[in-house]
Amino acid sequence: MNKLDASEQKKLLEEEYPELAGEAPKKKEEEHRKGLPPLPNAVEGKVRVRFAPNPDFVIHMGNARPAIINSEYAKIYKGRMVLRFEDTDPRTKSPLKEAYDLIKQDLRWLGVEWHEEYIQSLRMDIYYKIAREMLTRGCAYVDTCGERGRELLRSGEGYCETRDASPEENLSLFDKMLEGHYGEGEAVVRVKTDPRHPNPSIRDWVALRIIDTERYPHPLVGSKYRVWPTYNFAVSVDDHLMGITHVLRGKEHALNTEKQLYVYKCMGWEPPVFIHFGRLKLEGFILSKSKIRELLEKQHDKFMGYDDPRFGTIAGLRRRGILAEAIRQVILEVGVKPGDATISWANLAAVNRKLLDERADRIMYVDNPVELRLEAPSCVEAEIPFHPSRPARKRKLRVCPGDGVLIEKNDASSGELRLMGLGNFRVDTGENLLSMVEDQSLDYARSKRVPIVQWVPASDAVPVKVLEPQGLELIVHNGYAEPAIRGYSVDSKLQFIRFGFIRIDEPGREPVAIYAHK
RNA sequence: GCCGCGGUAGUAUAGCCCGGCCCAGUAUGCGGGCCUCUCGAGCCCGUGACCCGGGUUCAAAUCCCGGCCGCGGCACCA
Repeated sequence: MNKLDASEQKKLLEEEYPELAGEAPKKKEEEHRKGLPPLPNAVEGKVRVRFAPNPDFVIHMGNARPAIINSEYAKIYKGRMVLRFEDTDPRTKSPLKEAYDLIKQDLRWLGVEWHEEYIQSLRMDIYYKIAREMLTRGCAYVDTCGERGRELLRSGEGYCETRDASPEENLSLFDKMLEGHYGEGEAVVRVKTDPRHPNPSIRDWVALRIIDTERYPHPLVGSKYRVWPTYNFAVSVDDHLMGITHVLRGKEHALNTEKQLYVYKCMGWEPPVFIHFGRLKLEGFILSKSKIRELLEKQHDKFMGYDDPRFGTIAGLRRRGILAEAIRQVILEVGVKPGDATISWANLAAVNRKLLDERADRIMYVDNPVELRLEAPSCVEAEIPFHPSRPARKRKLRVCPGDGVLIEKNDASSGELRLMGLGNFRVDTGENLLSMVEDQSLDYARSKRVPIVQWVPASDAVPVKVLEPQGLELIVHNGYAEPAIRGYSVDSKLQFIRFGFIRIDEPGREPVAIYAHK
């Protein structure tokens, strides 16, 4: 079978399997498969989902999963998507002022659309109000026992006495909290759960605590507030108030769901549908925010910033030349499974390559150059299209007798080769000469299986620095490209023929490119 | 340690709820061929998996039990 040529193969296929060879195969079925599974309890037009990042850093591939999945479901069900910044810890997870905008940029770039936007640190009065309501209803209390209250619950031996005090007393304790009578750790609002719950973290979990914002000012609201809601409290309140119908988040939140249900129960709210999916890794990339921050701090000169192409941040992948569409595609393929998934770089690159292939112009770049002198009776000219499927757009390259031509050192073994678009030549490595072969035709090269290689006229070769991420290292290539390279602006994606796809990181006289993949 | 959730080819995913149409589909990777002025793309062929052990059943990737492995959680972090 393999020995047959394409038309023979096709013919055979048509004879043997007529139903497979048809022009319109089962495309529809496959597209159906790529979609996300239906959401339980979802009504078209009524679905409300959310993406709720902590603005303490830019988002990465792991965060892209909930962002893309949620927005995709909003699209499927013609629902609404809420973007909510969860920035209620100015102390240990201090928000980064720039991150709010950077995250929005990344989301827009990813094609994530949202219809409403909230910032938790700007909604403090709402949390206070609900806290009061819960205190009034007697399903929360102000623990003023400090370390002792915490210890009592941890050991399961009891709880702070205020748990049994009246709502009125607790309400006034809460006022004292707000008024600044207590320091950090001296008073917290706890949600009454079960003081002997098998999981100690669920026992009367903390809904609001005091943070000394004189010492740890919040980047948005400074020292205006001292009493801050915890994640679980703020999330429950917001998910309800924002009318969220489906919560899709990582499985690290499974236990939080259990905690949050106590708020719903106390307030008589109907809880949304919760769906937890596994963690996402990107093979060979660091995703951890804290690790990236650490690297940026400790090895400042080694990395280019949060968007370094060696990082798995969205910005880093973008800078690497990965298209948003490719990221969407692999994430949608992973879907909402509870299990963890490791996206292989080969897979992401393959998807990206396919998308890039139709748009990226082909440019000749010689990575490891050796200069040969052209021996020819007269000048020769090549006309090469920028893209094989758009032959009309092309540039001319001309070399004359005595001119230097750069080719890959590896290609410069003695023998014949074809300089792409130019003609067939014989290499003399001793004299560093390129002499013309009598037959200049492409057919000659084909029939003799002469390698077809890229080349650059030495006289106007443009030095190009190509940075190739490899793990945490960056390999620097110093090669030369044809002059057409100067015509591309930042962010252009090109294919360097026989080298790989690259993205222009810095245009100019001596451009800098970043290697994406083969 | 305790609690929860998972385990389909190298990777990812379909099938598992409602057992048979699954000697397990798809994508990518890998090997080969055809085609193409690229080592890219396209087309074709091939390669390769139901964690292990029991049980239920005429029939199990699918249901039950046990084990092993992996991940997550056990904060006044989100």
